[in-house]
Amino acid sequence: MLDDRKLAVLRAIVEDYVSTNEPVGSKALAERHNLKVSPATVRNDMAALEEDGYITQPHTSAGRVPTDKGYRLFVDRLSQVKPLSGAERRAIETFLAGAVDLDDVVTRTVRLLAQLTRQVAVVQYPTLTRSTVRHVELVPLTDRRVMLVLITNTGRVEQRVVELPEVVEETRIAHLRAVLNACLDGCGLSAVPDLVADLPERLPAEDRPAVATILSVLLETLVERHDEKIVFAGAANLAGADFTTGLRAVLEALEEQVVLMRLLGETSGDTPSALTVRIGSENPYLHGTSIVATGYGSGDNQLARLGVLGPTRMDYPVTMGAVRAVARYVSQILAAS
Amino acid sequence: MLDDRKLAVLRAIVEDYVSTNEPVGSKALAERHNLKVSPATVRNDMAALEEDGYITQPHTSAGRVPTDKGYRLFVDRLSQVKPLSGAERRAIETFLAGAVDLDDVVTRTVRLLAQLTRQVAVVQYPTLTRSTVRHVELVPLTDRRVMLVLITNTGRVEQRVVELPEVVEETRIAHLRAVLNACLDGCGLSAVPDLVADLPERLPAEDRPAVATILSVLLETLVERHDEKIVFAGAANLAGADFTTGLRAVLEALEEQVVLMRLLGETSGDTPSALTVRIGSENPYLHGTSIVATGYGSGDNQLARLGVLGPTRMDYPVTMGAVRAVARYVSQILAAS
DNA sequence: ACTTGGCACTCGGGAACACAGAGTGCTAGA
DNA sequence: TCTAGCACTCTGTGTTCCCGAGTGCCAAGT
Repeated sequence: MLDDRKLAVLRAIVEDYVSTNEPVGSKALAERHNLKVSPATVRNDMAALEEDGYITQPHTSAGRVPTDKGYRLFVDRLSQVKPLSGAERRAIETFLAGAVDLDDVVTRTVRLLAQLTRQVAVVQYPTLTRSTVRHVELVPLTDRRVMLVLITNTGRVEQRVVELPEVVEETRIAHLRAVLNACLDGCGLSAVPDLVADLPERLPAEDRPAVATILSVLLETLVERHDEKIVFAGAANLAGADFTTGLRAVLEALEEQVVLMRLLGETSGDTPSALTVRIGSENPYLHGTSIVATGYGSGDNQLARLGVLGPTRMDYPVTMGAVRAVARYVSQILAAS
Repeated sequence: MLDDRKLAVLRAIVEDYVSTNEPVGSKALAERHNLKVSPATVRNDMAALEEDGYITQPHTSAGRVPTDKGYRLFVDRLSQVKPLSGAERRAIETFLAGAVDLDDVVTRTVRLLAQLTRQVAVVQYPTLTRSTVRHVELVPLTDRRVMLVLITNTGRVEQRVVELPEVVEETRIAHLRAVLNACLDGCGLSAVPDLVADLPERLPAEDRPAVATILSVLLETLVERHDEKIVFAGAANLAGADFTTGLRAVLEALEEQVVLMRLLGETSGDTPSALTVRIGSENPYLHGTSIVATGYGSGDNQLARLGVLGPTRMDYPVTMGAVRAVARYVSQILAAS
């Protein structure tokens, strides 16, 4: 059905269309790529490709444009991820190395990726679920207020102000802190609820109301935020592009954490570290856009996902190369800190 | 020169143009607002207003459009800040009250403001400079690494990982923590450098390298970030609007912290809590856009600024009302926590 | 002195139209 | 199975034309 030449024609169509943004005709195609056949032959192949739904023409008597199915075939079988240049690699390395804390790492990463791909970059904050507790701190603010600070091994810090039901002395707070740390230090976050379940019973009865309050806030912190935070950058790169779904819809999706989450995360099935590509209508929430994403994190401990969002007509090999490279470097940085 | 009727005409032109986005002609104007005079009279007034540079016509024989100077006069003398409806006030209150920490307050604020004004909202994080130290925490991570956590009275938390030049025992770290807190608790951040200057000399000589390292990181944290962080929301609201300067330029400015800072801050001269409005070309960095901003923070302790960015053709009374109201509510929330 | 009605003028924007160019499908021949 | 040729069909562009909204000015009215 699809012999080698037809595939070559499809590849050529995708490449030309991506670079020129104009429907590509048989004549130009036969010339620019040295296919060694005449335009007429190319036309026959194109007719076959169109028959199978890989390409389509916007109007009668215009050139051909790849369909989502066409891009899919191109990504799966016709293209190779393009590695970055040495200069780019060095630029990434030095740029990321300057980060001072987790916030900074994420901010730098998302900007870097946006700049590298000239598209919208999206980065999810490292998930708490798989990380471990490094330290729990209780800081007395007033006699009825305590600040709870949770520090994880990924360098993430969560803080909450807790209103206590009654006045508690500082020494008791210090004791509670010691108990909490003894109990939780180094534990995975997902194990925390079990570990603290019987804690109130092991403490003096008079402290129990306060302890219960603090623990409930702690648990809330764990479940509520665990992977909701997502940032993006490079919205300016949308200015030129034309989305079938409308620029407004894209911008709204970007500011809607929930939608963004779904877009990034939905495909993180078996092998989170693999590149996943969603093309156009394969994308359930934002038709007319494509997403290239991957997990990141040290080794088998995948922390979160990052990726790029752009028009269906994007340079997939280059974009995939950039996403993969950035994910690797960020993973290194995080593992080192 | 400008009698009352001419001013009324100018006001009518601004209001009509803002609501219809089309150049407004003498006839429609005389009808819609009951000016009790004929279109011909209005035309004469318009000619005078144009002579003085308050309005202009895009082409010969089109209606008139306000100039930046016209908007300026409108804002200064012809309009009144429009207070929010009761329902809107309640919505703000409940929405902001649900915030769990400073991050959350800022995020909610910026979204709220964007939604309320249907434009781009910009919020600067509370400045560290004027706030005071509530607690300094040193958490040992490994035997050569310490996490430094700085908590301010505004609920802001800064954390840094410090690499120590040599192994330091935990007890010494605990001691240093106690000394630091005794020294800094409750002090204004700007006073910190002076207060810690002689600290190394008051400690055992063997600890000095470590102490010096920690202090340098602490000072770095203070100066580096003190008012650089700014967030925005509502970029989707730009989709419909047409900027003379180009959508791309606006989006780029929004992602460039430095530019954004300048836009918000430049006008915070004498009375930071007053509303400042920059119209079109008055705006040095982003022509063709207007900015409505104000300071926020409890009472005379102004912490930072927030505002709205939109096309020059915006509804100033409503926007100013929203910005002022939100700033007040945020100030309340921050003062209470 | 200001206001009003009338009138000629000027443009911008939309509709109608023609036309060139690119691209196609099809058929016949190598 | 590929190639060449040919007639056909579009879109996009440039031109022309016309309508209408809006103006500026002038002369008459209050």
